[in-house]
This record gives sequence, structure tokens and C-alpha cells, in this order.
Amino acid sequence: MASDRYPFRELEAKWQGTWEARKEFRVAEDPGRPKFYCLEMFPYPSGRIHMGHVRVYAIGDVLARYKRMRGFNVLHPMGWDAFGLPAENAAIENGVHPAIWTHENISYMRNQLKQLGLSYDWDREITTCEPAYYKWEQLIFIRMLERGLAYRRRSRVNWCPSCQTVLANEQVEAGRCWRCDSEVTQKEVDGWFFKITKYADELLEWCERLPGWPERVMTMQRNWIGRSEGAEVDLPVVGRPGLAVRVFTTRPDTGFGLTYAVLAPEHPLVDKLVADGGERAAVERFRAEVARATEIERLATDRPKRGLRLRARVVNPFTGAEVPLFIADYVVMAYGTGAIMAVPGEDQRDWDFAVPHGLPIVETVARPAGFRGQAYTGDGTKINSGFLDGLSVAAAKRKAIEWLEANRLGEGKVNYRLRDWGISRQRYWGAPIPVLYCDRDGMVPEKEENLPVVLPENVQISGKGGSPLADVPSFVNARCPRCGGPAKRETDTMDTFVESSWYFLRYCSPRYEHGMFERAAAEYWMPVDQYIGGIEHAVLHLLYARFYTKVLRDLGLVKVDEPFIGLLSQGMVIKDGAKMSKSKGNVVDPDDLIRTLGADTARLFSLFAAPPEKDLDWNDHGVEGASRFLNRVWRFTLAHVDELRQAVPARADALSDRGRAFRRSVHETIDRVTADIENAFHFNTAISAIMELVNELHAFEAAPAQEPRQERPALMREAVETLLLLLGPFCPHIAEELWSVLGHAESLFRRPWPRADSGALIREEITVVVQVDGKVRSRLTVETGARAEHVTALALADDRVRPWLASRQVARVVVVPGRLVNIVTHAT
RNA sequence: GGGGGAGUGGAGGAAUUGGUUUACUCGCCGCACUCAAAAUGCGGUGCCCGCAAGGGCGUAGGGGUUCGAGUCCCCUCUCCCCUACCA
Repeated sequence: MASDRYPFRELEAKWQGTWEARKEFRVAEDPGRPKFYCLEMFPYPSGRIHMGHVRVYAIGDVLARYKRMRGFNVLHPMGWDAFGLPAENAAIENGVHPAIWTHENISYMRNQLKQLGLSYDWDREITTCEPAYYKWEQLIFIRMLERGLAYRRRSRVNWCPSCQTVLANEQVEAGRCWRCDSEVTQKEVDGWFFKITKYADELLEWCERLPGWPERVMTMQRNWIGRSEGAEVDLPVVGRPGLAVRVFTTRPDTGFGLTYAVLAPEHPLVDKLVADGGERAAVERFRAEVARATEIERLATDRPKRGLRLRARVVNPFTGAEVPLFIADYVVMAYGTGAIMAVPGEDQRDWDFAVPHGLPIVETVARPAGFRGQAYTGDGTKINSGFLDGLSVAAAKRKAIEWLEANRLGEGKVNYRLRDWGISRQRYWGAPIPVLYCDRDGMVPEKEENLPVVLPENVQISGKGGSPLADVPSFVNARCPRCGGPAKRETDTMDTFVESSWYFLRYCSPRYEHGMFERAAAEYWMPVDQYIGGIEHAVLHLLYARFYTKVLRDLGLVKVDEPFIGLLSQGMVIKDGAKMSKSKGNVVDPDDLIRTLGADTARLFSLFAAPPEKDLDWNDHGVEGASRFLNRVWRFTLAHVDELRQAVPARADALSDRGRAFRRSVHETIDRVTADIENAFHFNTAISAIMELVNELHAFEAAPAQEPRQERPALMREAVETLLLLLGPFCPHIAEELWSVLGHAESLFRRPWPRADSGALIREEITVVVQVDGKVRSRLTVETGARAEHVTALALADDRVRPWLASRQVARVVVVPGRLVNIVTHAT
């Protein structure tokens, strides 16, 4: 069986070696040529690549090779998102140092990628855990600090009381610690934040200006930013002059229906309002109860809302009435002001809480006739609302805000769901945050000339206790950059999303030593023309990278507003109805596949089985089919190699009928493949067009020759060469090999992409469908451009059509030129 | 609860502005080659009726617009993804 296969192993190794030795894919800025920046999301060096990687990198490689053949100067780089938690977990579990683990993984995976024959400029490879990389991120951190874009505050984190350590979200499994299974609690710690909220509006506006992005990704980003317009309103606390509960509402028009107010349990005001010991104890009990709510409980939206009524009362500023104040679990501190004005008449959540607590419900919008619901959230005429009565909801919102502002009780306000980006990680394997704490000067940034603040290597990682860096005295104990006195270094490291927020800029000048990147290089290459990656990064990575780019722009470092012009979100790789995973036992190992069938087959099937944006259903028989196809191409070419090499071009204007028809197929294939790649990355249909060409090539070769002797080899040579050029981006090794077998000294990838000869595309005759009352009854072969009257006459006279017209009258005839004739009849 | 996407043969998937439904691949069936098998090549393959010629029905279901609907409009069902007490 193996002996029947073409020698993909030797051939793939040979061409990979040749391309590497020739530095075939190395690029430099060239103002004389249009550039194309093709980028796939760089991998985390987890150990081995999986089929998802094969898919995304195959997609990117087709595009990069295609664009090169189209004359673009293509930047197509690769690197490693090398910081991250798994390296630390490996250290904890196997005692391997994260640096060693990471670098071993990188060298294994680099080799795997090279075996796929991907056309990267490997001279630009970057690894984010190297000081030469993260040095620049530290510099930008200091710049952001100076501008108030980086700041420090307390926030809540997941905390394992048994391991005495902070847990990342992915280390919390169903509310329990991934290692010791203890119940995870929340804890307040100091941490660093990037002020992404400052850019909320700009990030949102640009969502409308990125037509090259999938709509669903933009929608997810819009939802994530979550802009909502409303008002903040002060509810004075009864008997406490100067003290008020500030709430955010999107429905200021419903103020007259405000019958109680609610604070988030952890709201800071609660401590000020609760003085009495007994009440304080009740509050603490309630808070503990809410904090215990596990992940699973929180998922159940329909569970009863719990609350505790405080003794303090607040004033409804619209009515002047005193109303009760609660703390309740359905109000979260993370959104708005962490406090709400409750209007049970027009908010279902408030209604759900008000009814069991016996709270009054006031309707402030007239219900439409027949309304049977509970809270009413639709539009209508305002009622029971004093000066707002009679207005529509929208008009009442505007008037209520005017009134609040005139009476200094509140103001119009736009609120965002987007939170500032918490970048502190109490972790070892990340970029150190370049600040120190001095007893005299307080928090001080490291001096720029002292950067990078290098991550020390002599660290014990146990997974217990706080940040591992805190246990490295040589790292922690330092000198204050300002006064020279003793100071302690920050021991938090940065979120790995920071590295991936600018790596695409570093690729422009990866070895540049005087800054993040060389300005001219970035101006030439940026923005990324096509970015390709998984949908799982639809929000976080893609939003952070957009934010970071805007920050760098405002720091005067880059000119672009957005990093990625085009985005392709590829689907998952599925097998047997489920995502490939070790636990499901349905993984296909790329190494095995490359060894048994070759990289070209692996690439071909990944691209053929589904369009890139859809999930790909892996099928071992299908992979065999892809391999069979390449064998077919191989055998055909070798079987005719002498004939093909000796062929002399035929005159295109003097071909036999059969020869002309065959040549037309070849040139139609060029157009189809080009359009499929160009328009929508429909590589699957591009490949099927190439397969059809191969089928036709076989048919042409097998049929008895009727044409002049020279014509046949000439047409076959043109067909095979076209086939190889079209196949090249998909299956570069076999295409390059056969190209050289045909006698070409120069690489196929130095050749321009083929262009269809418009003369070859001309058809003398076309098939026209004849319908009677919308049903296909016959087909006619007519001259291209035949007149409608002529085609109609032929159709009406057609033997297979006439019986359907008997005893009926022709009402009208619809002619679609070059396509069909529809004869519409009615009974006589 | 909110948002987004998808339902086409036995399977993955194709179908220009509404114009031949099911390209290509897999699977299955048949034939050739072979002592045999594999490999390879060629042919067939939506469902139903029919010896055949041919006809009827078919793109989740129901309605509508149209000479003509997988495609456009309305309703219903199913599945997938994201998100979540967002005030």
C-alpha cells in the first residue's frame, strides 16, 4: 500500500530544506511593491500542535503564498505566546522549570510547524518570555502610568484559603480549587489596571468601521462594551444630611414608581449606614451567605432573589416619599454604581423581589390593552408620574434628566459594562511589572535605563502561598530609583494578554534594539491586512489588542487606529460530533498524519472539508480521499512527463473543437479558483474546482485522439502547469516537485498567479433550460447570444415541450438570456 | 432572560442578482485489471411509481410574494455558539 503512494516524505523534507536554505520567504520593506501582512494568531507553546493549529496555519499559508504569487510583498511571521499558567502548572506537577518547559515545547512545536511547509519568515520569530521582548512592554507600562492609563487599586480575586493563593478563573472548577478542591472564596487584593474604559466609545465606534470583520465578532464586542444611556440619581439617606445612595438607571422616567432601593451587599456605603451591632452581624451573615453562592448557583437566573432590609431609609427624589433600603444578591457591585432604584412596575427583576417582600408596586406607564404580564417594560403613555404624565417613555426620559440636573439631584450618564482591564497576576511566569515601593517615595517606576526588569530564574514554585517572586530576596530587595534608599519590587506579573496585544508590531522589526519597533517598518507593514484565528478570542484578545494599539497611537508610536483590517474566525475541528479532546479520545495527532500521509494531504483535507469559518468535521476516510487525489496528480504527471516536457505550444486560434473545449475548462478553473480565494476564502470550493480539472485532464487524455498530433501534448502541458500553479498555495511540496520535474529551474512560487485568457473562455454554444409552468421539460443547445425570439421559437417547437402545450394556451414566455425559457400557460 | 448562527442526499459539503437542486469528496453498488486481494481505472447512486419511455414528490414544518423560491417575507419547530440578575 505504501509503495503505491507518491514519495511525500522525501519530497516534503527536500523542499522544506530548499526553501529554508534559500531563505525563500524572508522579506524586507520594499516601497516599490504593495505589501500584504498576513498573520495567524501565534500559539501558546503547550507541548504539541493539534489539528486546530494545522487548520489555522494552513489557511494563513494559502493566503500568504497566493498573495506572493499575485505580486504582493508578504509579511508572514510566526512566534510564541510564551508566558502563561500551564508552564507554572507543569513546574508544580513535574518539577520542571517553566523556562525549560517552555523552550523545549517551542523547539518541538517549531519543528512540527516546519514539517507543515508553512511559508514563514523564520528570521522574524519572536518569543514573548524573552527580556528583549518584554522590556518594551515594561517601558510602555511606565508611559501608561505617567498618563494615568495604568493605575493601582483594590479588587476582588478568587482565593483558595487552603493553598493561600490567588487563583486564575481557569483554576476554579465549579467553585473549587483545581488542586486541593477547597471551596474558593473572594478576597480583596491590590492590583494593577489598564484604563480601557477611557477608550470604550472609540472602540465601539470603530466597530462600525471594520467591514473586514465578521459581524458576529463585532456584535460580541459591542455587547461586551455594553454602552447604555441613562442617568445617575442621588437618593438622600433619611436623617443623614449629606449622605446619599447614588444609583444608575436606564429608566429615569420611572422615578415616580421607585418604591424601594437596593445596594450590592459589598457596597462600601453599607458600612457607613449600619452602625448598630445587631444589624451589623445580620449584614455580615447575609454577605457570607451571598459569597458562598457557587458558580452553579449563579448560573440559575430564576432562583429566588435574596435580600436584607436595612434600618436606614432613603428618599425618592421624585415624590419626596421615604422608601425602604435593602441589600440584595441581585444587585452586583461590578455594574453601574452598585446600587439601584427599584421600580417593580417596570422592571421584572424588581417585581420578582418586591412581591415576596410585600413592597408596593406603582405603575408609571399605561399598559396596552390586554397586557397580562407582571412588570411592563414596553413603551406607552406616562401615568402616576407628576410632571411626566402624558409623555412617551422616550420623551419622559429626556425630561426627567433635565429635571434631575436642574434640581441637582442627578444627571444624565452613559454607563458601560466594560471594566478596566486587570493586568496583575500573582504569578511567576509573566513579565514583571516595573515599579518599586519605597518607604520614603512610595510607589516609584523603575528607571528606563534599568529596563528590562528581568524575571529571576532561581525560583521555587510550589503553588502555595502568594506570588513566587515575593520569595526571591535578590529580586524583591532593590534600590529606590528616586532616592537610592531601600525599596521593594512589585511582585505581580502582567497578564499574558499584554504580550499578545502588540506582538504583531514587534514582527515588523523583531530585532530592533532601540524601541518596541522601528517606526518606518511599522509604518510600512501595519496594519495587519488579514488576521486569522479562533472565535474563542472574539472578545478579550481582539479587544485588548485594539485598545493597546490606540494607546500606542496616542503615545505617538504608531499611526494606525486599528491593528487588524480583516479578520477571519475559523471554526473548530470536530470529530465524531465533538470537539477533539484527550478526554473524549477523538484526537488526531498531526505528527501521525504527516508521517503516514504527508503534510500536503493534511493541509489539503483541512482546507477541503469545510469553508474556514465553519466547524470542520474530521473524517479519516476523507483524509484518504485527499491523499488519493494527490497520488492521482502525481501519477498522471509522471506518466506523461516526457510528452509534457517535449510539448511545443499550440496556436490557440487553430484548435480542434475538443481541444478548444478542454482549454476553456482550464481557463475557467483559473477564474473559479481565483474568485474563491479572493472573495470569501472559499478554499473548499477552490479545491473542488481543481479536482474537477484533474478529472477532465484524465478524460481528455483517455479519449481517442482526433486532434492534430502537436495539439494534445501542448494542451496537456498548459493544463498541468496551470493545475500545479493553482495547487501550489494549498499543497506546496508536491506542486513544487512536479513543477521542477517538468523542467522548471525556478521555484513555482516565483511565478505569477495564472490569468485566464479571455479568448479561451468564449463559448459558441450554451445550454438553455426550457420550462413549462416552472417545470423543466427540455434543454436546448443554442448559439451564444441567440435572440430571445429565436430561442422562444425553438422552445415552442421542441418535441419534448409540445405535449405539455396541448390543450393549453400560452399566456406568456419568460426568457432569461443564456439561462432558460419559461413557457407560462393557462387552460383553454 | 438577552444576542448571534444553522437546518439541503447515507456523510462532509455545492448552488451567480431569485433561474437546470445536490458540484467536489467520502460511503455504497456494479464493471475492468488480478489466481485472489489490495491498489488503480471506468460507470452508477435524492425518494416514490413504472419492464421501459416517462411521471410525481423533494432544500426542518406551515403559509405568502413571483412566470419561477434552498435563496425574499410572515409564523412554527429543532440544534449549536456566545452572554448573563447589565439596573
